[in-house]
Amino acid sequence: MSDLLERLRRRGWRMTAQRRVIAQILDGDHVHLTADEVHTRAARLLPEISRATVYNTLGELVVLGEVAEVTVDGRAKRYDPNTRRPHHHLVCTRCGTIRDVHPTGDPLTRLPADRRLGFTVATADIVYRGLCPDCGVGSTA
Amino acid sequence: MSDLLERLRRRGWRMTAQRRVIAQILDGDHVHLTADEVHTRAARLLPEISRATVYNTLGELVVLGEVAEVTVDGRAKRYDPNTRRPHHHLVCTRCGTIRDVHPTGDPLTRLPADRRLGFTVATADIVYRGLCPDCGVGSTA
DNA sequence: TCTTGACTTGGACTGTGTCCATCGTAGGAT
DNA sequence: ATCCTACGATGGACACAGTCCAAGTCAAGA
Ligand SMILES: [Mn+2]
Ligand SMILES: [Mn+2]
Ligand SMILES: [Zn+2]
Ligand SMILES: [Zn+2]
Repeated sequence: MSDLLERLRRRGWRMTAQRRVIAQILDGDHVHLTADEVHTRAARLLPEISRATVYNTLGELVVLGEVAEVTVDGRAKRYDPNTRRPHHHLVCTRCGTIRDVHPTGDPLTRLPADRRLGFTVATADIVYRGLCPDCGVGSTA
Repeated sequence: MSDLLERLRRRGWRMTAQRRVIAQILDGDHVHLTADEVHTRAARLLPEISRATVYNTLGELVVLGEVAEVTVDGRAKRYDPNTRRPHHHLVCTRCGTIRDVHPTGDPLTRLPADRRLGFTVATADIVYRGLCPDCGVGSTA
């Protein structure tokens, strides 16, 4: 069972069937589902769960820092349960696969103070785009 | 007059009043307007211009490589006429200001081959988030 | 000036996300 | 075990961003 549920219980969350199902779906690495994808999967386990509940729960998990919102295109936001260590993303421009990636060093050192235009920079979101192994050179699929 | 229009004419584009005003609006540095913002400004010069034409024209400019789409949040895409040199973006988390920024070196060197999970990486989109000079420490506004 | 196909237009339509009044229930109190 | 009630769930209306289409308009070459 996911320790996400354990952390949530400790935070005083009321445990409902809906929240259990959503937490169960948001478990594992390289998970970057849209709200509708979460809803579809949740509905297989709990047919009458509503879209509003999925949006509410995801929003609360984001506020608690238990999941991160990831925007890799102008489409639907994706929800990422891997918040233990911050990371960046590799996106396949052909099939859309998204994978977690850990660049070397602190991404902020790339941006020296004299190029920051007076900003106080806190974070860097990086999306690397290219072709995944399945879609890369030589693929005829 | 913008040299964007000159490049477009050379590419055989039919010059219409709508395209002229859109090209005129998409001129300068640190310009990152949404489609609706472009439409609002265009309508001040050409009251009957339609939203569909703004979307059509922006889409064509993107295909031609004359403007870049920038996604800094889950909201509307932004259109960036600064495609001469690739660059990244500083976003103020308080007021939303977006500015162009040029980190040192090639952003892809941060991601060594053994961390690329077999991807063939082509580009890196980077969004630095923080507070702009107006919103930074000590601002009471 | 005429012709024609590329461009523009308004509106219908889709996808994504928010809001709200009402209903249901988890979990503490008894 | 049962009751209470505040918190959570629900469905539907709504808002925003973007796409699509049939019909009308016009830029530019003949
Ligand atoms: Mn991730
Ligand atoms: Mn820019
Ligand atoms: Zn792929
Ligand atoms: Zn600011």
